[in-house]
Amino acid sequence: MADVAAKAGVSRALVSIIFRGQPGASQETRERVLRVADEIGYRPDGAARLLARGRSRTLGVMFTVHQTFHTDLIEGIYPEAERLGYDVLLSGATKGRSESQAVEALLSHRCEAVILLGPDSEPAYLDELGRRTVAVSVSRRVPQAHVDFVHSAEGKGVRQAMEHLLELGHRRIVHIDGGRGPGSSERRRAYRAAMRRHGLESELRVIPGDHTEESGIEAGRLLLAERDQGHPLPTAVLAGNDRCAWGLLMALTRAGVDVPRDMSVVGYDDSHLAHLMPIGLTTVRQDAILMAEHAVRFAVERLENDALEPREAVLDPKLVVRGSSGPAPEASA
Amino acid sequence: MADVAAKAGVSRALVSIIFRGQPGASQETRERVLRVADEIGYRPDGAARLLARGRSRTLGVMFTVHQTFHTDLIEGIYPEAERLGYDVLLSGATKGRSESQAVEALLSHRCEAVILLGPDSEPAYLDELGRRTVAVSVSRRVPQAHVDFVHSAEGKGVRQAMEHLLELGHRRIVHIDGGRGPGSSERRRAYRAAMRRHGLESELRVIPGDHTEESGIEAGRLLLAERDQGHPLPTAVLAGNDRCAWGLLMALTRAGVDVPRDMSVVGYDDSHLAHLMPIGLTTVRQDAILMAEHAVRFAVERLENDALEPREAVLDPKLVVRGSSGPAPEASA
DNA sequence: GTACTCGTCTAGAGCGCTCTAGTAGAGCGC
DNA sequence: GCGCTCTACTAGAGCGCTCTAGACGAGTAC
Repeated sequence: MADVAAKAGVSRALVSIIFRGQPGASQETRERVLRVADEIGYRPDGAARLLARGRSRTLGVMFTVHQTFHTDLIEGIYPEAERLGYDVLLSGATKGRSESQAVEALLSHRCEAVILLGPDSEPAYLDELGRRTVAVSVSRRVPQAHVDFVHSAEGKGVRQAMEHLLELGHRRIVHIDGGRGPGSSERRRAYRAAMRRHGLESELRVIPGDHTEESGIEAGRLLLAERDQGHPLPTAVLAGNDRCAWGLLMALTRAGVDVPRDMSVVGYDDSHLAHLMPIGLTTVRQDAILMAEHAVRFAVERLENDALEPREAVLDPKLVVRGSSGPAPEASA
Repeated sequence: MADVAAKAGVSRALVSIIFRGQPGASQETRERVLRVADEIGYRPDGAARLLARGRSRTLGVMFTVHQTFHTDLIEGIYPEAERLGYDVLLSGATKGRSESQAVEALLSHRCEAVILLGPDSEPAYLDELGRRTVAVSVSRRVPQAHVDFVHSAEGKGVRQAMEHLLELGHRRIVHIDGGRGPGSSERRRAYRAAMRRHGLESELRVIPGDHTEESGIEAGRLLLAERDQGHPLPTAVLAGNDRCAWGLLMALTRAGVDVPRDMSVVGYDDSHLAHLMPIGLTTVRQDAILMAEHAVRFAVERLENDALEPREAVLDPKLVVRGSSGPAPEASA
């Protein structure tokens, strides 16, 4: 920078002004400085800039590498952050890399806030994190923690899905739950409530699972094994999320069970996966773009006004009916 | 830091030494300083450290958000980088965010090197990037550019796949190519060569595609439409990658075509997707972990010895036979 | 005793920027 | 000619660390 200033015959301060695109330099000087900088191959140093500025204007995003819905969310985070003048840094949690490691990496790179996509850490850790910095949790409710929270109204979503199945004449509706996955407990609760409300308490059944394809495959195997022992298949399954629904669909297709003729399957998320199934997946749409935008805005607003208390945004999910759901076999028989 | 030093009754320099875990402080003082720091809630500032140190020991990774093979690679990058004492920062390219934007973000956060997963930028840009900093390209060969290159021997992989299909009696083998996708031209060439070598020039056919599920679905539709007009289906398809194979499988299943009875499908990558198909996908395995490790090592080695010229690593791919390939219909008929 | 070394610790420069306060000079009204 | 404002620019402190050079005392060798 000093070299540029010297060669262009101006002060370092002016070079700084020009590189920040601030007013206070004549057009003429501006061009000259930029030209000289280009010749020398000068590019401003981020770390020094950060240090001097005191602010990084960078948001960190923690996500789980293989979670497809997260990549949908990330697609929404970038443009909104850019619009608000923030940079985005990603840090993935993987099998060998815990969420807290991923978060610490972001923090040590001076992210001013962290957006956590479906975090699975201890509430105590999240609370501490939320007090140390600005944190936003997407999908995962953390009751007592000092973090913003963006999610969709899981209950409403499940209710719509259940109404849909019930209208199609389904009674034996099983739920594969999402285990400790974000939103799972709410979905599970809503499923139970819906079954009870319709007097189907005796049919109520929750198969433990999680938010992966494997758990869908697993549940499929279980159901098929039961069928082979003479128990009837459920006529419909409400899966914990799209990936789980997908795994289930795979297992069923493999075994020659026709969806939706023999069984209806409903997912949750409407991730881009949902379009890519042999039959389109009927699923509850969470608007990833909208959720991402809310998360970014929460973070930025709280960054810009630290008196703000953490808030909660609840978005309305919407059932999307595609090919994987149809009339119940008994009803049509 | 000054506060910690004052409260612990030592100099700032000593606090620095202790926080870097360097020798030169007594056990006693060390404990006292750490305790005080903890009380105050002090954590070292990354930007300042970076600035003073001159090195960030951080690797940047540019990837494409929805590319599943990339997430497999990322899983391998983290542990290897950690082993070598480097941090990792991720930056995704999406529809609205170009590769160069993603890379610039990494650079401005002081990454010392960038690892590009299947980059699709202009060779000229990559070359310039490779001269400006240490760059490693994974999967995408960039002939003249000053970058390291890690890939698997596409030719060998395709050859294995073709031998496998030919042994099963297939003759009408179509290739859906990966368009401009990384490795595509090599795979296409190897497919053509294999067909010619076996005197199947007349059956040679390449359907243009890319590395997404959509292109597989698209190709499937095309083939099915042709069948409906009286043209026979190919007996086997070699897809550009797993995602494409998956899309094709979806389209076929939907239309009632039985894989592998009516048609065999072979993918490429052996991403974690491959296990999750109704029938396991026969595919060419690229060892993501190994590729990731090579990429990280290339970057680090060149960072630590800048006299090093860019190198190339070629890994051997390996055909994995699963359920999506079987004897050719004609052969069994 | 002197001359070493060794372990522990400190002073202070410097990393490459930003930002506040301020200067110099031009233009303008009266 | 005076004071005023406005534009274009500069000096220099400071961001929070690291790192070099060196101080200080205790131990060891002769």
